[in-house]
Amino acid sequence: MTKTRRKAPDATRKRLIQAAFSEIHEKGFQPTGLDKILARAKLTKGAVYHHFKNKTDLGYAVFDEVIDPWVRGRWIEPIHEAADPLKELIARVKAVPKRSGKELALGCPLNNLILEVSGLESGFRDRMNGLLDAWRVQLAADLKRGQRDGCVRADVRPAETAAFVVAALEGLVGIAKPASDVKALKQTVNGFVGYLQSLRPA
Amino acid sequence: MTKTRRKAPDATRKRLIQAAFSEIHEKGFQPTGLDKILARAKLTKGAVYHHFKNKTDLGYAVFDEVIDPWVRGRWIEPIHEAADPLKELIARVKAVPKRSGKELALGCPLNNLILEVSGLESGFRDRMNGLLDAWRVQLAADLKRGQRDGCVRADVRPAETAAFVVAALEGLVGIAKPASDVKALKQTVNGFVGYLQSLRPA
DNA sequence: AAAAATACATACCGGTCGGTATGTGTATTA
DNA sequence: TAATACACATACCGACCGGTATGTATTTTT
Repeated sequence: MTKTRRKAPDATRKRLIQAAFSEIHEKGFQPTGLDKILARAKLTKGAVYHHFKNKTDLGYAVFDEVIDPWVRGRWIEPIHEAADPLKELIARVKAVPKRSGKELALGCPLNNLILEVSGLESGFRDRMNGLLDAWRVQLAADLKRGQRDGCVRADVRPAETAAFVVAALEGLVGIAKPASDVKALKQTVNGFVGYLQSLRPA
Repeated sequence: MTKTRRKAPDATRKRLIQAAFSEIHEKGFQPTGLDKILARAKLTKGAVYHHFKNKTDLGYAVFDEVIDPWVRGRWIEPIHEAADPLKELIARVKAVPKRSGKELALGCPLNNLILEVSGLESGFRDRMNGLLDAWRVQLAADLKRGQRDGCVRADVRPAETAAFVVAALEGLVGIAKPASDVKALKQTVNGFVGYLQSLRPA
């Protein structure tokens, strides 16, 4: 039987990635020490350097296997699967201020990473650009579909609008990070929703 | 004569702050070591700990004396002083993709700092919230003024719109950081400009 | 001019960092 | 079942970090 399991290498690898994600989400990639990740995962350095080349390689895995699906599952796929993409988008934007204070303070892991490590090397940059591009492309396609279905104004430019919406969304969750009171956040969301509703046909 | 100068404490202090700003702007607050700042300023640790309590205190000075005026001078005051605030805002948004690649990659120092250290302690958070609030208040007032002058639609809600614009702007410069090609950035800007122009009276 | 305060420079410390070398138990292969 | 490859744990390293203690030249005060 070649199917018997080893110690559990896959599970260990996922434990590492998940622990790294949590730490990175809280403190950022660079300030997060391997020791903190290992303490959370209850493993030692041997595990890290068996499964990954180095800390950066672990960071790549965190992006590919957690952050990327995280963003897609929250912001790309639900809008794509919705009959009315604009309605789904508005609903999700409205839901942002309802998050817990801790969740708001943590922010979007993609946005955090962009602002932190985009200046370092190309490994992260390429990944982030790829995800952002996929996001824009998908949203543009969904807006176009909305136009065909009559729930998005015909004179809306899908690509430009999609790109702007993505940027505004990252700006929104970024602004939310330091906001101690939700008032400013709610105002921002209202402004955002107002814009999105202006994309509706008259 | 009590006016004769000492070694030049004020100039030294400014050298420190300016060097710290440059390093922080490039690599962020936490990853920036005091040694790098001191090498750039051609000073030693004695200078830092004479003028500042610690690294965080130096960071506060960087925010108060460089970043805060930087944002106000670039995005708050020019719009406030313009006869047509919306026109000035649009012009400045359009100018973003014309920046140098290096400048784009560095991003907005305020936005960088928000995403990095808003989760740490209240010192930075309070400063950033204060600046963001001042920004929103001023822009809202300028939009209101635009409404009185007839260059902004009457049904625009100034406070909400201002808050959204601020967030979208931070999102824009954030998105620009990893962008290797300017195409996506230009699309984002076009979408942004389209939104701003929709605030014009019909 | 002597004394005191200021404005730094130099040397050093404990702690933490990413990374490596090596040891060892476990699972797979032969 | 013996040999081998795998999946970690342990111990350790040099580099760097923020911070401190102290020395000293320069101003300012008296």
